[in-house]
Amino acid sequence: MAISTSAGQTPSQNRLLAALPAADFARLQLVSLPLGWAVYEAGGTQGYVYFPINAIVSLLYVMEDGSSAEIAVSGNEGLVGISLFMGGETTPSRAVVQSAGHGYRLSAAVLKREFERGGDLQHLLLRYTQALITQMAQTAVCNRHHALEQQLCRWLLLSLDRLPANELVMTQELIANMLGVRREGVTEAAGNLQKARLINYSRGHITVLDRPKLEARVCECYAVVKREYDRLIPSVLTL
Amino acid sequence: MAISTSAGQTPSQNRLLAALPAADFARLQLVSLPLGWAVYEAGGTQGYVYFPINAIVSLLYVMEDGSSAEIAVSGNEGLVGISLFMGGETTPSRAVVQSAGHGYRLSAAVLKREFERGGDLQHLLLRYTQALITQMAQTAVCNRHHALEQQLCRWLLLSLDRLPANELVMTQELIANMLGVRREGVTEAAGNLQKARLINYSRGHITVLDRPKLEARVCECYAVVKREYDRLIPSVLTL
DNA sequence: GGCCGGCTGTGCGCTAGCGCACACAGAGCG
DNA sequence: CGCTCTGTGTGCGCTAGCGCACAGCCGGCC
Repeated sequence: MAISTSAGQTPSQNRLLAALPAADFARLQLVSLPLGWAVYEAGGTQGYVYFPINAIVSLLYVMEDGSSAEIAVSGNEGLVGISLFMGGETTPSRAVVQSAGHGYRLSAAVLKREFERGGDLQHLLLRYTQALITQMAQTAVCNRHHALEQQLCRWLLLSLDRLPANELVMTQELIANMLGVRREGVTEAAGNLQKARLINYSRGHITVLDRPKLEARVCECYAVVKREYDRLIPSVLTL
Repeated sequence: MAISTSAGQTPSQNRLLAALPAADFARLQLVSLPLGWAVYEAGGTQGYVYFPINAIVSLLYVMEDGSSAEIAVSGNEGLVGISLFMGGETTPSRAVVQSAGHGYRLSAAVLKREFERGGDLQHLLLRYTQALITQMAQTAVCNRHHALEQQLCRWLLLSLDRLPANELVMTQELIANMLGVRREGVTEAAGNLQKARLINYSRGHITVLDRPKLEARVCECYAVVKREYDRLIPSVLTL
């Protein structure tokens, strides 16, 4: 992670920031979010909140035996670091950059001060938090009931919704880590999707070829989550 | 659900209400929460928030095919209806009374007004929400990785923490619904626990005989959740 | 007492996903 | 150009949990 200068990025590419008055942009710093970087460690204190614009950050819990599972994912629709304004300061989960890109960061102190003033910013952040809660709830349900292939579809669609392109850079190994399943299981499921010409796969590059068919194959969880995000967060992307 | 008159119950038996100035108690109404009552329907609008004192309310998601899974559970440590102050007004999940008892309710309008004033009440509710988020996250993880018996232990302990006695009235069928597993699976797991003399089981009545051993058998998820609740919510129970 | 209905125990065969082991293949590097 | 390293495909045997079917069994109600 390094501070960057603006190169085609603007704060309004993040759906939360876009809903704020431009005057608030002054305190934002553009930073790069490299693949694999741990934005937050579980239990660690956090100096900044991050608003991704073209990166994806996963919240995941790493168990004592080292296995892991993704809890939720954030991208240009949200922010990373809700515990700072929720008051707990920290959480038992890690936040890891799953797809490299850029984002804006804001110091925790500033965010807290603005949040405490109430009003639109507070309302917006809380509605985002509720959408995030829905995503977590649906992750729990999906983990319980749905087949690996459906979960993979959900994961692909959720990721895609947070990226500008229809390609993502991601090895099967990493996807397996996120979903909390075997790498071979992902190979098999992804193989099926590739045979059906829904996606194309090649050494860490996934291209979605037929998004409608992907949406037809996914479980209901994806739609439930998407609907809540659309309902709770303004989608005006002033590009 | 019917409005009740006080019979040994006081608002301070709820950990959130206990942390508030007693002056705020005037607007609370004591209500009974009968087993199986749907406090909220998925997607429905909600006129009240509920603060259980000796009842347990499960948040669960019911899928299109009718199967279900518990997302989180609330009792005397919290409240039911976070979406009212989070701003979304509703959620895609149901809230169902899992163990009958009483609670206090407060009209949504009053709660929102008080919440908007900021200050201690707001902070408390948000910290509670963060604890709830941790519970959901851990439910997702547990669903993914842990054996049915461990999940049953977690579920028993979480329920027990929210009840005054060490007995709960609950059929295996209902537990199976909460955990999102087969009833027979619960029978088997509970049978093991009974053989090991950790619990006693009889037609809808479960008594925990040896809580320390139960805690020894549970997965890490329980401790993670409990730690967060203890950290984030005042535990002063002025009885 | 006898009946009935809701709860619990048990026994199948079946499948998804696991853990492990190994074969292959493309990409980058010297 | 060949080597190596990282990612991907495949093939086992194994187990937890599923779906189904049915057998007891306790409690309450007439």
